[in-house]
Amino acid sequence: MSAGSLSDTYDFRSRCSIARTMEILGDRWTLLIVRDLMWHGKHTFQELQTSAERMPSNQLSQRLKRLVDWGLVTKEAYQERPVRYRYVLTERGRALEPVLLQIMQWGHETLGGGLYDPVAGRTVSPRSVER
Amino acid sequence: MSAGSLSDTYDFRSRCSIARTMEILGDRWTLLIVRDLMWHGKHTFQELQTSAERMPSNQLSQRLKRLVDWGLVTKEAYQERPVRYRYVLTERGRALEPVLLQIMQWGHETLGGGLYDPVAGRTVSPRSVER
DNA sequence: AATAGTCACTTTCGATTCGAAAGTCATTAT
DNA sequence: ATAATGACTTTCGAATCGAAAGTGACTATT
Repeated sequence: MSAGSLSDTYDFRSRCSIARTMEILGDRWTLLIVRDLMWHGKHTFQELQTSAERMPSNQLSQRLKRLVDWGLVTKEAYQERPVRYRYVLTERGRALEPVLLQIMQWGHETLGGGLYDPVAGRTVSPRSVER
Repeated sequence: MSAGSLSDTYDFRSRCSIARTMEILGDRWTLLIVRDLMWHGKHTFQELQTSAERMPSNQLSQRLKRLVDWGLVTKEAYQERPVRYRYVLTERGRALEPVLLQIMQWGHETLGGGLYDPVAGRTVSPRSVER
């Protein structure tokens, strides 16, 4: 575990790795931000906000702050005057890819969602179950 | 995908498998219930409620209902007079094991949580990061 | 010089959800 | 009769959510 982020000193309620992870990723939005940063080339506030699921901007703002606090994402200015920011996954954040892949697999198989291929960079088979 | 549960007709907001999965598992408690059913031999309301993280009984009640609605869990009476229930993962529910394993791995590596070995049936290395 | 536009947020505020505690109901045990 | 157990449900104040509008720092256009 690398140094310098909240998770080094944070007092978790549980010693269980899954419970701990849920304290970070256990909501509707956080993993979607990670998905967009990881696979969909979205890096600015604007890009993330206009993502498919339309998460409210105040939620996005909050989640990004937490992700930075947890050391999963860094925020860097990519230009001055006016200053604009880019969000990038850290190594810890990128280490979530296998988690994302497994969740995607399960969601595809049991809920009929799309299957994104990170190598090809596109969604392979977006089955639809609605209607 | 097998027949007969909510996810066959439910109208998801997104076609993304990850977003869809988050509509089911995207909270602090649901995956912990799945964990307990899958690995820790907890099957009754009581057992689940007295699990390590002490989830409130009304939340447990609600989540179990949802899990049944989504077809990830079945509820069966294991005795009459007085009637007592047992919750069991369906095939869909058990298919979450790889997801659980990946999340556990990540939580272990980056948050210092324990590592449970489903084959050995015990937690191998509960690192502690608190303090 | 004035107006419009863009980006990155923050604020507001009503609605929803959470969670701690206590209560309910059926039935068995003492 | 009283206590105990299991499986919930109810209550209710506190925290969180989310839709919409607002803010501040600029740049671009007329």
